[in-house]
Amino acid sequence: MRMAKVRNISGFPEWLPEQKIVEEALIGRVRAVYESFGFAPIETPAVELYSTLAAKGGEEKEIYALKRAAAGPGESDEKDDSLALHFDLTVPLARYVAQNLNDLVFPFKRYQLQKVWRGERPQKGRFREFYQLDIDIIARDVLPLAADAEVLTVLDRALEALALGLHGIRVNNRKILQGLYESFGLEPAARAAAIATIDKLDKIGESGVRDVFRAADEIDDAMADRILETTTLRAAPTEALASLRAMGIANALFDEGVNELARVIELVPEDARKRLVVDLSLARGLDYYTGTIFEAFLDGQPEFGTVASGGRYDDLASQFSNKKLPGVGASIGLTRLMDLAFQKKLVETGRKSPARALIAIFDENERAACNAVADEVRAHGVACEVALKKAKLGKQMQYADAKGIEYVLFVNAETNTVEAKELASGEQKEIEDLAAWCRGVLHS
RNA sequence: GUGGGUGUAGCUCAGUUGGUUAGAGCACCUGGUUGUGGUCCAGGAUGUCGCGGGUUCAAAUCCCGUCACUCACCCCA
Repeated sequence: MRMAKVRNISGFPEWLPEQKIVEEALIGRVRAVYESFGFAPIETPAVELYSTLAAKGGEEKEIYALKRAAAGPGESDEKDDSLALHFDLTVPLARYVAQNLNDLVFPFKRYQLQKVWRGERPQKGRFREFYQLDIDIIARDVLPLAADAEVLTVLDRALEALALGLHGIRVNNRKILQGLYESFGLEPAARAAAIATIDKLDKIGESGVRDVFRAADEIDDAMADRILETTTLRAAPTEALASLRAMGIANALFDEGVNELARVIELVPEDARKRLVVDLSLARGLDYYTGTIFEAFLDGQPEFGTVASGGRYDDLASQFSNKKLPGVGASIGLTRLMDLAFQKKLVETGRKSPARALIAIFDENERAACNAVADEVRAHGVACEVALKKAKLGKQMQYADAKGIEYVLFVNAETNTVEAKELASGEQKEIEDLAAWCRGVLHS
């Protein structure tokens, strides 16, 4: 029989055990931070109705539709009735909140650690299946700015907990940009275009921005100068706020945005505030954000781009509910972070097994005794495996070493003693007190 | 969707102007006397040279197509 061709499917990453162990550990750290702020877990299905996803501006070509290989007789094959994989966790959240309005307590604080799927062309740091680690706070009617500050704080703490290197968070407020360009006399369409273009400042530079403006007729060179003069502002919070207020822009929306930004920054604890950078060129595309917006990056890894992002939206679920549900949220792109971390060796991959100890088998007749010792070790919290067959001891130790298992235990059924060999040092000695030995392993 | 690059062993890659049975390193397996690993030594297994077609006495090598991977644009975590 011919073997099926094995290959990885582009954009669908999969890790080796030692990498997945690291990923699980990092997910655990983020979860701990999220829960420490009182966010509650939920999980929504991988699929939603296609119509649900399409309603919230998901780009059609990026949505993976789901259908059975063949439709049954009389069954519809229409796209709008079919299922599709969610491309983010915000749209499912909107549906979830709208559906459970009466059962949820508001402000609703939830976290959601799930994979999402996007039908994109993969490239460096871009995947078609990836983890998003989301938090959001949703309110009925009015959501205080303290929520924006809390989400920023939680995001900062989560990135700190990941310990993948120094990070920074660029922050801005949509109202500032809108107000600024309104005060310049730009029409709404031109404002949107200007915002979308200025968002690329980092990538294409000032001259690139000018080129784009020149290609579109709505913005002349003088206007381009004004836009670039103001929007290139990037500075530490205190300094940036001073500059914004010194601009002398007479526009209500602009003032509102600046005041919101100032309030949010003020509410972020000092340690996190040090990592905030006010960046007026941050625009976050053209999606549903309406106020505070932010993007996190790792210092020294600009080519990998944004590792987390989020912001405030005025109305989460307008298409699912007539109640007004403002929210603010953040999402960590874990898969991109993992890819970055492995490539740049920001984390060490270690053991290929959760086991810390292997019990060697000298003789199949002693297996029961070995299993009993293994259970005792496990009861003391130390993951432990028993060799599955009697082999040369050298083989058994090689096996342990290859898996990164640190100790090999030798059970002497006759004398009822156990010796432990630490592979790294080669040191071997009898275990006097199994519980104490296990505590020692757990603390090492 | 658009444009560039690349497809040879599990991995990283050699393969000379087309020329016999396609190679190396790493990894893997066995052994170096039956209860103690990592080194060393000896031996071993491994490929429709991405796929299809064409040119040729002869194709991994040249041509065309196709698929996949990859990088960039778009967009985004």
